[in-house]
Amino acid sequence: MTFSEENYLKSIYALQKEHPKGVSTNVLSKYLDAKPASATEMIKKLDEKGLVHYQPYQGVILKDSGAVSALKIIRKHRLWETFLANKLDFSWDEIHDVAEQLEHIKSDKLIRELDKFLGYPKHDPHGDPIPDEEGNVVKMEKKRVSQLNPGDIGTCIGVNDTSSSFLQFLDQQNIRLGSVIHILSVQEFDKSMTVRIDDRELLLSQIATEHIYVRV
Amino acid sequence: MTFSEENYLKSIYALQKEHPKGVSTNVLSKYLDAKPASATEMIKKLDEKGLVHYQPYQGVILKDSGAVSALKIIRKHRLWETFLANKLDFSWDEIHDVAEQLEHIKSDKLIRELDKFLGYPKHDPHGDPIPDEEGNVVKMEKKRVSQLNPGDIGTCIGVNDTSSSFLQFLDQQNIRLGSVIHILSVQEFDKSMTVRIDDRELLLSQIATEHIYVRV
DNA sequence: ATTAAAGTTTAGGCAAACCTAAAAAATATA
DNA sequence: TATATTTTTTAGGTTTGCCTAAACTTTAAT
Repeated sequence: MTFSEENYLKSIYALQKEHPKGVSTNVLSKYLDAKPASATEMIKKLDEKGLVHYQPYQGVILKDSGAVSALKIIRKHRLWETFLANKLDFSWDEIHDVAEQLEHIKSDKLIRELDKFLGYPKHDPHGDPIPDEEGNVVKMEKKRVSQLNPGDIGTCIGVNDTSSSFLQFLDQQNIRLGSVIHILSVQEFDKSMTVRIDDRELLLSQIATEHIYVRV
Repeated sequence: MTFSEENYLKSIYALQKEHPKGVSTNVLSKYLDAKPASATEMIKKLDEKGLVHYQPYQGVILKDSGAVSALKIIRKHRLWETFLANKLDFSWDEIHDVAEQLEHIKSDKLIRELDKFLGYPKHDPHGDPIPDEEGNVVKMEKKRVSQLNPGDIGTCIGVNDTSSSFLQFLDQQNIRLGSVIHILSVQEFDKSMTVRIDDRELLLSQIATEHIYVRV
C-alpha cells in the first residue's frame, strides 16, 4: 500500500464519523488539501482494490477490509505520538506532523516492539484510544462535562470551541488535557457546575461545561 | 530533498571510500539495485542542484554540500539503528532495513531529541561513528582481526559486512560490540584463527577475520 | 418547474523515478 | 592498430499522484 493510499484511507475513516452515509469528494479533498479530481481518482483506485465502496456522485464508505487497514495506520500514528510525547520532549502541538510521517514506516516488528517499549498504552496523548494489532478499538465514551452528574469523575480529552478567549480561560483555570474533573454540584437555575480540579474548586458556567469533553 | 535523492547521496558517500576518483554509473546503480540509465538521470539532477560533481563517462564525486547532506542522513540512520538495538529488542541483523526507512523522516527536532534520549551516543550498534549535527565524524583507528597476531587482544568495534547471514553468524557465536577477542593461533595454510571470546575458544575463517573490526 | 449554483467526474498534462532498447564512448583484446 | 567488449548515455515509455479546465450531475433558489 502506498503512502498516499494510506493517507486517503485514514482520512476517510476520520471523516466517516461526521459523514456516516458517505464521505463526499469535496470534503475528502479539502481534508487532504488536494483537488476534488485527485480525490475521485484515488477513490476509484481504492474501490478497485476492494477497500472502499464507491458510487459516483454518492461519496465513499470504507469496506471492512479498508477499515482494518485504516485502523492499523491509526494504531501506528497513535503509538508514535505516545512515543514522541512520553519519551522525547515533544509538546502537544508538535507531535502530529512527525507522527504523520512515522505512521507510514513499514515493519510489523517495529510496531510490536514500540508498543511493548511504551508499556502497551491504551490511549495516545490526546486521549484517543490505540487500536490493537487486529484493529479493534475500545470505543471511548466521550461526554460533555454538562452531561455528568454530581459524584462523576471525568478526564479532560478535548474541547468543542477553539476560540482564543475560551482557550485562554482554560489556561487561566489550569484546565488541560488529562485534567481530572470531579463534579461536586449542579446549580438548578443556570446549570452551572461546581467542580474540583487539582484540589481547587471552581465554578463552570453552562456554556463552559458544554464545550469541554471528558472521558468517564 | 526527495527520498530518492537522499538514497543516491548516501550511496555515493559510501562508495567514494572504495572509488575515490569517482563513483561510476555502473557501480552506483548496482549498489542501489537500479539500472544504469536511472543512475545517470539522478546524477545529472544532483549535479544541477550543485550537490555533486559530474562529468559524463567519468563518474561522480560529492561536493562539500553533498557530503554534508549525506552525513546528515547517515547521522539519522545511525541514531535510529542505535534506538532499535538499545531501546527496542532488535537484533543486529534486523535494524538496517527499518533504519533505512526511518532515516528519511524530516524533523530536525526529532533527531535532536532522539540523540538526547539515547544519551548522545558516539557509535552505532555496528561500531560506526555517528556524525554530529554539522556532519563532523570522529575517525577511529580500527584493525581487522586478520591483522592481529597470536597473543594480541582486540575489542570488537564493528564489522565490514552487513549481510544478514554474517550478522546472524555473529549473533550465534555471541560476538558483539565490546566482545574482547584474544588471538590464540593462526593456521598457516588457510589463515583461519583460533580465538578466545568470553572464555570460549572458537575458530574463525579468514573471511570472518577480515570482516570483524577491533580496537587494539 | 426552471434556472442558477455547487459539487463531481472526465480528459488531458506534468513531474518524479523508474524502465528498455539503441546509440555513443571508453576500454580491452587480438 | 583495428576490432570487440564493456560501460555510459540518450531517447522514448510507464506508473503514481498530482494538477487545470471543461463537461456533467445534483442540489438549491426563484
